[in-house]
Amino acid sequence: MMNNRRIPKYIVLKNELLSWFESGRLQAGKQVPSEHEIADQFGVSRQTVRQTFGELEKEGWLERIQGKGTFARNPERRESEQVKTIGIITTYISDYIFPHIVRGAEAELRSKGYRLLLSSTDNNKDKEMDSLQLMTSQPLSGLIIEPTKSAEGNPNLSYFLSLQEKGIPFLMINEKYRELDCPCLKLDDELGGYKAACHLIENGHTAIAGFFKRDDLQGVNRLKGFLRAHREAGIPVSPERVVTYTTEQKGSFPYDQAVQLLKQPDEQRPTGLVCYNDELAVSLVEAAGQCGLQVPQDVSMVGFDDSTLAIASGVKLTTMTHPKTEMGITAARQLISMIENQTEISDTIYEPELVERESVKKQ
Amino acid sequence: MMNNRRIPKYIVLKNELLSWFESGRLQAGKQVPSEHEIADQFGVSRQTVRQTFGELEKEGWLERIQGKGTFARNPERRESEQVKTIGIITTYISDYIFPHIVRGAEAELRSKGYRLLLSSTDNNKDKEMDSLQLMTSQPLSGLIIEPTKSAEGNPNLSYFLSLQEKGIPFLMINEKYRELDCPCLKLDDELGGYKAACHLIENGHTAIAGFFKRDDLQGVNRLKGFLRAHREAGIPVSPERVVTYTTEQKGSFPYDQAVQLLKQPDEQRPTGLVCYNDELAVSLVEAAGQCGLQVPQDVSMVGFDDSTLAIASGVKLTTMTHPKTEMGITAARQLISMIENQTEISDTIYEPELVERESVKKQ
DNA sequence: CATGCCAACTTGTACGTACAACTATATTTT
DNA sequence: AAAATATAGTTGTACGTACAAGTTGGCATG
Repeated sequence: MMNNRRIPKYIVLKNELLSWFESGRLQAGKQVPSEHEIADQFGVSRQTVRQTFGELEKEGWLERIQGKGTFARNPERRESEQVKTIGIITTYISDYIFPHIVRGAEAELRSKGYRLLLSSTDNNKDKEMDSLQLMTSQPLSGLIIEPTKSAEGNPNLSYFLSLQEKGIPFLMINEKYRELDCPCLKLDDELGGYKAACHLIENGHTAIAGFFKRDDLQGVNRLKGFLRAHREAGIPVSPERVVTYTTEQKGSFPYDQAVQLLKQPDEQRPTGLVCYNDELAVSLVEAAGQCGLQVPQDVSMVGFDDSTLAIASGVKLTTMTHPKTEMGITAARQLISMIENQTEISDTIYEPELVERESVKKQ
Repeated sequence: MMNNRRIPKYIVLKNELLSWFESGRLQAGKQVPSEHEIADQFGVSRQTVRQTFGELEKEGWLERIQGKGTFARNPERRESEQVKTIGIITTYISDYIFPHIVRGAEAELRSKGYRLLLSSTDNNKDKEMDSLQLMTSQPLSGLIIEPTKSAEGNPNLSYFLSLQEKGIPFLMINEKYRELDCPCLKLDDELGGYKAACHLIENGHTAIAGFFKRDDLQGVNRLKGFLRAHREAGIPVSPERVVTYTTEQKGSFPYDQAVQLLKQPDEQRPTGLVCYNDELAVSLVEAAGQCGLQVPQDVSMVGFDDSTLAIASGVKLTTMTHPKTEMGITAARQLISMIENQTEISDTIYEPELVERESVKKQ
């Protein structure tokens, strides 16, 4: 009774009608009882009902047609259909293969009428949080994410969970945070590392060094494959020939380590190098040069990702393929399908292939 | 009279009040006459005034405070502050220096709380139109555009004019459409072409070929500088040594032309090449190799843009600098200033510098 | 002088009436 | 059978009254 005095009748009525929507009693398209009926039913005047209906109409719950009646609508549907903006968060924008991934996604999204929001994390977890906040500060249809330092856990988990709550579909590329259950497009990195090492072994190399990044799972998995190839071939791997490094170290640490390894006497130095990616491979070709060694005559090299660097550099690199543009296109296509058809997408695993060029000495 | 019957009084009243805003009679913060006063003044009931006020309040023009009165507001201000999304349209995304420009802009925009919309035109005027349409289909704070085929006129002029009408500030990078009056950040391409040619002339070359794109103004201006250097040095330029090409031809035409020029006998073939950009320079190093010529021993080369290709390739290219990342950062900063402070920005001209590496034979 | 109270004002809620405008259906007319 | 008309229902506009709730300033009281 006190309550009825305090809360205006038209608000009470509004809440009642909103609960009808929630319970499913009112569904989009169905006719709502007329103003007179509602008024009689709730013991209020028609004007009060009109006030309630007016607000609900403004908010998109109802549609009133003069002479015909009042009809229920679903306001949420319209919003999500209007947005058509998709975000992509990658570690880097300008470097290496990422422009190609972005390009593939952009072309696909544009052709389907979606706008592309781009943001990078510079492989920094704090910036990843900033990017997520910015992206979701306004309505968003979906999100493509390349995890930042995927091997080091996920401090921004709560943000990803809130994406799921908000019903914003997202998928991951290159790697996936183990804690999250979402579709992922990735390379079979373990197989890639395996194939790269095998290629050197098949060409007679037994002293092979591997250089891998350890703060993302791609590096960890490539190393895993590298080790499996040795195990299966019965070749022991000496620990000093496995160099792992972090993003922060990539500028000089692996280069210095390579110089250390390569300036040893011939019988001790490695004759083949498996490099985490082409970027590193190009830098290690330099390192070999500094030690007076020629590629591939003195040292063989296998890169990763088949980037433009692989063919632009003086020594054309033998490398493992990466789908790049293709991956961007497929990621965009799958995300659109998740948005528009609410379909479940399963993981896509690409198989890396060896591209033979000039950086491995043929036996 | 007829009119008063047709148009509802509350609509008439609403339009009247909106005109008060337009004329400045109502300004943000000022109190509006009370409902009773308005009712008396216009000869309508208080309920009718309430209906009008209710709609104006929903639309953000009025603020009603119980017991105090009704006050005017400015709804437009709020909208523009909310958007904070900036678009970038470039010709390419994945290639060459563009990722660096985008990266600079992205970093700057993210740090200022703006979201970045990215779209590319693939150097195609139709796609430029698509991109403009998509970008402006939802509220936008500003736009950074790299013109597509700037030397070939501007069929999408009407879109750019509508940007000005909507009050969306925009600026251009690399080049500007002659028909449009907007801030532009660009390289002094004429000076760049001049400096590149001068460098070869200073090193004793007199038979210099130039390869330039002709469908964008950057290429046209670089050629202009190339010619001025020859004129000032009193060296005639034979027409067959100036090769111009379009985007569509860039795959093989300049390469084939270079081979034609370089396989001539020594006294006829050019000893120095000025290339439109590093991408082309790398490809022409190949062409020289195919003719059995070494760079720089037999042929000298100057590239343009100081891209990653310049140092990644076997022959480290002597090239002209391009601000790239810096240009992206500055473009973003200027655009934000145009949006937030309505300041006028004048053109920014960067002066290209020569970077000496290994592709020009020292005399 | 400070405090509290009241009056006069504002907007908010709620009821009522009347008629206009529109839609759909049933009925009558052609 | 088709067309025009009437009718009953819907929402839209417009007026009116009454009181509630909140704000402000002036007045009386301590």
